[in-house]
Formats: sequence, structure tokens, C-alpha cells
Amino acid sequence: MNLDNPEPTKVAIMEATYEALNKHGYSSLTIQDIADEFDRSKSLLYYHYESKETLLADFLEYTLQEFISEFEVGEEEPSIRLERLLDRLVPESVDTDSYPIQIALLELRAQAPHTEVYRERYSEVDTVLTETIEEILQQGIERGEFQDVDAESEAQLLVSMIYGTRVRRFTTDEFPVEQNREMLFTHVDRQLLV
Amino acid sequence: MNLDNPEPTKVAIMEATYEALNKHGYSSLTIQDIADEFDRSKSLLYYHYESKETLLADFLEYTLQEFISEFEVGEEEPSIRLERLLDRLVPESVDTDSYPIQIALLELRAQAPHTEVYRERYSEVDTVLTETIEEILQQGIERGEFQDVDAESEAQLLVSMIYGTRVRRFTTDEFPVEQNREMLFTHVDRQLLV
DNA sequence: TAGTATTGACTAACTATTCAGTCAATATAT
DNA sequence: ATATATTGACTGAATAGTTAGTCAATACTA
Repeated sequence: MNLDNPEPTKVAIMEATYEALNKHGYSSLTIQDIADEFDRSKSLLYYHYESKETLLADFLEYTLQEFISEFEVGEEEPSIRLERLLDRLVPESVDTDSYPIQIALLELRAQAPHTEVYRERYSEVDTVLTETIEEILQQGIERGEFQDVDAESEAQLLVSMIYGTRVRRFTTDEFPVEQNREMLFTHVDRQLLV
Repeated sequence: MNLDNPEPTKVAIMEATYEALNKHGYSSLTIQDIADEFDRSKSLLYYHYESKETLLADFLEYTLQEFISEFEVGEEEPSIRLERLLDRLVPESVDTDSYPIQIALLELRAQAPHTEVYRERYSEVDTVLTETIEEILQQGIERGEFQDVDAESEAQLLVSMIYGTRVRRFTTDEFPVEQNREMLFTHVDRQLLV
């Protein structure tokens, strides 16, 4: 282990993996691709990870925790928090830098049916997002800001809408993002706001 | 070309590809895997297709047309047609046979960002589904069965909900299908039905 | 016969993974 | 304090297996 920080080599591996995924996408990603973005040797990857699969599982863990941290949206009134969260998860435009990694995360998600560790990770993300929204709704209902809906079910529906919109944005040409965002916000206005 | 039907070899290749995808999934699919499900030789695949990529593109075309044909749901009143369509696209349970191919289609969809031909196909599916729903809504509005909503926007939202639900079902453990279905139908009841 | 369909044997490139060994830093023993 | 042993981090080169794709020869069909 290095001296600078607690896990600098592993951090460097994660960053190299990130870059490699950016450039090549998941399905054609090779260990060599990762090594090419890594300033140390390819063998070292096997010193730290027993296989490509475990390396990628660790990367997924690492990256999804970052994604989860995006769910944190301050302490304002529930309606504002919900709006912020939706705006962040279904933004008007995805900035060019984060585009490739979002696509890689979609590719990894599509592997989840075949790979248990991936599925566990995505299940967790799903649960955390749903619970986050549920809490916001619950708080809004208590404060009389939202109508008295079933917070859990409503959160589930919102999560599905969010993911559906995200998937379509990345996998189709000319997806009408603005129309979908509007409908998302309209749904909140009509179903939730008092 | 064979004598039996117009394209029996190509049909056999499509079926072999289907089986191979069932067994191996997309990301680890090899030409050999397809050949193993094919009663003729691997070389023959290259006689009919210039590359693995074009073979899979053709397979996607073939399979998505089948998927699109599922959108056809009879001639009853719009409210019934919509309900049937939703029930078909977000069924209570996915039958074991079609499970693997649905997953393969999700994997292929995740390749769409990198592969133009795939993206075009999925864009088309998306468009057809949206337009199908839009027509149903339009007809329902005209007949006074549905409220006077913006059919196009409402169709867009429904499509995102449908896809979101499908993605989550296949990529997470313990996805609450029933709750999501209920919310989908509740949304229709509240937003659309007069 | 002439074209079409099909094959098996082949290859060149690439794949993940292994392994023997280097090296600097640290711990231990005297 | 000095010599010795032991470690963890790291490397270059090799390996065994897999991959998509080719091609000359052959069977089939019209």
C-alpha cells in the first residue's frame, strides 16, 4: 500500500476503470483497456483483484455510491426537494462529460439479470432512491404541502418514471426530454400538490 | 436458397440466435454459440451475413417487429384497449419462456448508445408504441371516454412508466410488480377516465 | 453445366490470467 | 548500529484458451 492516502492504488484503478468505460463502454471493455488508462502495470490489477469480474463489481459499488450521493438535496420544503431531485435525475440536458459513464452504468444495469453482485447493487440503489422520495412525500404530507397519497406507492411510480425517461433518453434518437420532464412535473403538480 | 419457404435458412439463423441469446445473454454471445444452436455450420452464418454485427442487427429487427406486433390489442373501447396494452407490457408475471429473451432485448437496448443500427431500431419501437397509445387516447377523448388531455404528452409519460417498470423488474431483486401495476392503472383511472 | 448453398480446416489477433522475479521499505536479531 | 529476514507493491514476459472471420473444396439444385 502507498503512503499518500489510505488506498491510492485502488483509487487509481477505479479512475482508470472509469476512463476505460468512458472510452470503450462495458461490453467491449478489456483488462487491457483498463491497464492502458492506468500508470502502473496490468499485472497489478490482478494483484489487487482476483478477476475482471470482482474488479468491476468493486467499481460498480464505488460508482453507485456516488450516484446515491446525488439524491441528497438540501433541507428546504418537501415540494422544493422533490422538484430538485427530479430535475437532477431527469435533467434538461446531460453534460457531455458524464454522458459516457451514465451509458456505462446503463450497460452494467443490463448485466444485472446475469450477475448477482450487480443485481444486488442496483437493487440497493433502487431501494435508496425509492425511500428517499418516500420520505420527502411523507414529510410533505405531514406538513400539509402534499395531498394524503400513499407515499410508498407514489414513490415507486416516480422511480419507474425516472428510470424509464433515463433509459429512453440514452437509447433512442430525438427523445423528447422536455416533454417528458414537463409531464413528470405536471404529474407531481396534479397528484401531489395540495 | 432452400425450397421449403422463402428464407428458411435465415429463419433458422434467427431461431438459433434467439436460442443462443436465451442461453448466454448478449454480452458473452459468440458466433460459436449461435452455430451451436444451428444445425448447419458456422461458416454458413458468414455466407448469409457479412459480420456478427450485421447478423445481430438483423436479429434485432426481426425480434422487435414481433414485439411491436404485441401492441395490437383488438377493437374494443379505448379504455379496454389501453388496459389490455398496459397489462401486456407490464404483466403480473413474465412467463419463464420469454424471460431470457426479454433480458437479451434489454442488453441490446443498452448497446444502443454505441451502435447506431440498434438505436434506430429502438427509436422505431419507441415511436410506434408512443403513437399506438396516442391513438388510443385520441380515440378515447373523441368518444368522451377519456378526459381532454394532451394525448401525445400523456402517451410519452405512459411509455416512460412502462419502460421504467420493465427495466426495474429485470434488474432488481424483489421488485414490487403488483404495486407498480396498480399505480399504473390508478394513474390511468385518475388522469384519463372521465 | 452453372450457379447457389454449405462445409471443415484454418488463422491471426486478442483474451484473461499466471508467474517468476525485482525492489524498496520495514521489522528483527545481534 | 549493523546485518539479516520478511514483507507488500509491483513488473515483463509468457501461457493457454477463445475470438471473429477466411477460404478452398464440395455438395446440391435448376
